[in-house]
Amino acid sequence: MRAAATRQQIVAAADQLFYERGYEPTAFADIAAAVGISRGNFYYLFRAKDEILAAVIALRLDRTRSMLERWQGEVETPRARIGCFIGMLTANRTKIMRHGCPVGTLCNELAKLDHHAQQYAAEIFTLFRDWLASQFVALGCAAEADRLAMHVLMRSQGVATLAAAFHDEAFIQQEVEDMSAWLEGLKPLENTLSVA
Amino acid sequence: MRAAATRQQIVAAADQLFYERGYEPTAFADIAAAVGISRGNFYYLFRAKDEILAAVIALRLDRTRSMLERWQGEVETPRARIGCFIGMLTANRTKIMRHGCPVGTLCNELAKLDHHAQQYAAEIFTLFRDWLASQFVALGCAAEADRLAMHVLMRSQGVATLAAAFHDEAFIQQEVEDMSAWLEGLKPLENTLSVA
DNA sequence: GACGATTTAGGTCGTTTGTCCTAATTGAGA
DNA sequence: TCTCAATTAGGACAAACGACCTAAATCGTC
Repeated sequence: MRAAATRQQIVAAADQLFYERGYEPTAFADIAAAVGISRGNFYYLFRAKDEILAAVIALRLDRTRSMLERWQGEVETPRARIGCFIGMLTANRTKIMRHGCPVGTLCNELAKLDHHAQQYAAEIFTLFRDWLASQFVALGCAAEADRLAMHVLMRSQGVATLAAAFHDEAFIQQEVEDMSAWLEGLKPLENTLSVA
Repeated sequence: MRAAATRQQIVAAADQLFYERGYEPTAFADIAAAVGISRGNFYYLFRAKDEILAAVIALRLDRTRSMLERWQGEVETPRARIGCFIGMLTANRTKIMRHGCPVGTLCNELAKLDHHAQQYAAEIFTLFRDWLASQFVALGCAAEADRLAMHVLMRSQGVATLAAAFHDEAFIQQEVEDMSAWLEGLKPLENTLSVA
């Protein structure tokens, strides 16, 4: 039973280090030092580095799922819920300017490493994608829901990448406002194309 | 004099490997094997890995500069020139789906490594940014030129990141069309705000 | 309190990393 | 042809990596 707690500590520390330094550059020694345990202890809980990565992705999937569920329950309108997603850029701006988006940067790194967990990591994107699409459906944009979801996802990724490259907080705020205005001005296709 | 040619070969091979695998995961042995020379030869031409990275960034800066100059000379309207930039997403879609954007992914990696060359790599972005801004100035959007330039840059980065995560070619095409439509519909502020 | 299973610490293995050194090879000028 | 500087090859080096192993410590259970 103690092992479960240690395991959680390791995964939490790895989650943070993978975000701040990247997966490959993070060594077992770094994680062990962060948790305060011996290196050898790892191989009782994880057989290889891959497994820690898988556990970190699983943790992020869980965390994302519960966040989306919370928004779904606490926020009234679908438009405001999409606003919550956009608001993450503002809320996490300090970390984003330093290390980019946790999901995007991990997917990029794993793609370059030809790592088999790449598709697993992309499932975090899929979580956001499907959730955003369901919000657009609720907004009355069923026909374009997935396209709009990918568009919102795309914008947030672009903002995160450039914010990290230029360390520009004003740019984040500018683009968040631009995105919010775009969202407010969005009209359901059913209304504009009611003839068809 | 022979050394200059070898140096160019090394930088060219490193440029490709840094893009495909990333900077850190690429070892000297990988570059040496790609060029077909001995590892020890490196330290006659480069004192450290940092210097190869700096040479690669310098190469990319040069290549970008001449590409922008060519567009400036060969393409007539500023709107069409911005279209050339957007067209890169289509032209390089195969590589982008596998390894993302060369500039964005390098900046992200160097940011995580706290590498001092991070700002140097970001200069490639600045090159595009300033060039795009000058096109928007020529379009009559002087007041918003830099904001619009960053917006275009942001979109291309977002498209590249998601295209790599989902390996989705149709998505690239979709967003390129969306961006092109946005560009065509763009009206100079001087006209719309002529009262002020 | 003693036992058996679970959990942890610490050290070791082979490999690979970036870095450096030295000797051999090459090629241009006298 | 001979000489000397420029260039290259190949190995040596310590450090760090992921991976693994064994013995000690810890805990619940009888």
